[in-house]
Amino acid sequence: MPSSAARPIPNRQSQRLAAILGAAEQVFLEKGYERGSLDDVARQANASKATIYAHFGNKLGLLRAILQSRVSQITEPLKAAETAHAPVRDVLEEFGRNFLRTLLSPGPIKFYRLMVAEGVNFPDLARAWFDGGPSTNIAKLTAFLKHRIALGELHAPDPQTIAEFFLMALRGTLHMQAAAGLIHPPFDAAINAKVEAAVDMIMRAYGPKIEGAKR
Amino acid sequence: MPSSAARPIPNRQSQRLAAILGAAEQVFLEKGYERGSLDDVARQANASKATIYAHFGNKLGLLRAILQSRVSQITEPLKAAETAHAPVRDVLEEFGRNFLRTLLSPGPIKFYRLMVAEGVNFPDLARAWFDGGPSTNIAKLTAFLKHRIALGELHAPDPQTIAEFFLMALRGTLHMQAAAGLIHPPFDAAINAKVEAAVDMIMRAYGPKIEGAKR
DNA sequence: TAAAATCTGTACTGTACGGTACAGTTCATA
DNA sequence: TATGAACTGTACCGTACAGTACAGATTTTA
Repeated sequence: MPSSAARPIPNRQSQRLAAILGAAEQVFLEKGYERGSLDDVARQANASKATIYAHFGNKLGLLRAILQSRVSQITEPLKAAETAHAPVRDVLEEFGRNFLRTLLSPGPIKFYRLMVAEGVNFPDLARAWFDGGPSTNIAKLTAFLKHRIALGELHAPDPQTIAEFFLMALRGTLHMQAAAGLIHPPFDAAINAKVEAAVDMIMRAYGPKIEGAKR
Repeated sequence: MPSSAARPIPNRQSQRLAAILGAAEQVFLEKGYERGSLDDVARQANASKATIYAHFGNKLGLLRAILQSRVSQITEPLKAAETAHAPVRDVLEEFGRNFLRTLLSPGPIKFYRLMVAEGVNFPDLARAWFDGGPSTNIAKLTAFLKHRIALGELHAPDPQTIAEFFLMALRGTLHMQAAAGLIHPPFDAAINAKVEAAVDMIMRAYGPKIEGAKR
């Protein structure tokens, strides 16, 4: 009886495949798709270029496989806020902090860099990234907002727009600067400040009248 | 007497220089710094590679010169809002529309792509771009907000943060999608919708109590 | 343990590009 | 119109890289 039915035991092939994928992710995210060479990938994976071509066809196939394997992980830390029962302000703060922490961590920043740089050349990849990443985040938050609007805890014309505003406000110029390599971790202090200010704005604009006038 | 003392009449040298710069800008913005070759630039400028090297030293020198010559033009359409005398809501709408129109136009989008892609490798370029572009926009709006807060027309704790929130809310995911090549002009309808919603949020959150409760 | 499948390492091809060299041409200037 | 400066076109060097070929090693499987 296998110890885990869901996760099949790794045979040699899947091991090589995982090693190549991991190495490729590291190389492409670090040096970019253009600058990252398959010799680099092969070296770092202790694999042969022939094996890479046997599994992924060509360089683009490798990039495609990376994206497919990682895109869902980006939004994973954002548990479904919809079911949260805490006060709106608290949920937004928790959600915002998790969002920013994830967004500003090295992996997603590099993915963003890659997608902005190469998206024009590979539209389907950019689409998969956007749908699996930013779009999913907005959808999760929108669901929560809808719920609380129905309960009368928020008064907002269009929850999807509010969700987008909140998440964009959180990014501020932090994300842009990090993407351009102008600032580096840790961002904890900046994250806390942004979250507080952004939540305050949302509550002022769309919260109950009494709390909205916090200051 | 020269017809214009400020702008010297172009001699051949300055003409060649301008042609090379123009061609390089087009090539680098279109294909990226990495993919854009100096042979492309030379061909498109009807110039010789030797001339390029004589003037700019190397490929990076050419990129540097492009950035220097263009970065200030990005924020130019945003006239100083500080001196505007119209109602806050109207100034924000005007400012927002101009901002988004500029931001989403092909030039700035491609510059953004370039800076996100290459900023990590050339920190001084990224710095010049950020200071001359996004940062300048925020500063302009902040000055206006400060002024109106002093007049009691707005109630906001930190004008710089509000300015950032407003501009980020305006971008929404539009800019990201445009940068990744997922959407293309015209954006007029989307721009109008974003501006209206973002101004509404700011006025709700920080405007006078009476207008803040627009809905 | 023998056959089949898979992987590695290395060497190779073709191509693209940054950068250089240089001979011949065009332009500015006096 | 003569002279020097600037520019062009082409050819070239060295290098890097995507993709291929293939012989020998390793692993799986029966």
